[in-house]
Amino acid sequence: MNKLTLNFYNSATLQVAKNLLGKIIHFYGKKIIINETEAYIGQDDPACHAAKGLTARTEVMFGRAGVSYVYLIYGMHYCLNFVTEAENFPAAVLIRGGYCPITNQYINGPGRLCKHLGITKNHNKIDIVNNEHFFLTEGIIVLPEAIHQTSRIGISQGLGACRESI
DNA sequence: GAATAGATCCGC
DNA sequence: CGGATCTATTCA
Repeated sequence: MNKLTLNFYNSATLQVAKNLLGKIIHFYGKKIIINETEAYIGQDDPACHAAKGLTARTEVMFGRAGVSYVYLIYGMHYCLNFVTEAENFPAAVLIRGGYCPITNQYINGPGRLCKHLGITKNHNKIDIVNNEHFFLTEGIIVLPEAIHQTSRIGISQGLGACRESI
């Protein structure tokens, strides 16, 4: 199984969000097949954390693609994102749900997904292109007609059609 | 330094 | 539908 390379992430965010469906996240021996993602694109996207500009929190998104962006939300849950596109263009894809082939269970929601894998803010800013414990590989083939595109969930502004799911 | 909103989940 | 519970950002 070959890791996905920088080329995969360094591309249009909406396309990456779509391409991530069916891919496998490897995290210290655990695996998740992605079946739901959301794109957060640039400073013109009001729902994107980086819309307010460069801060200590959002600087990851301004960096190179293929890096993890993990943050704590509502004081309880971690959310896993992968940074996309070129440097100085803040964009990322939120992993909202997946399927765990080890425990045979579906995982809905970014908070539960991180809890399942054991992801915390310690795993923020990890280069997943060159890491041996945390990376992605090709997974199942997803037919384009199997992909649903809807508006994003849990946000109050920027309700674009940026959510991809199988 | 205080207030507040937030890419959520769970239990009632 | 409200509570849990922390962080980044904004305002005084």
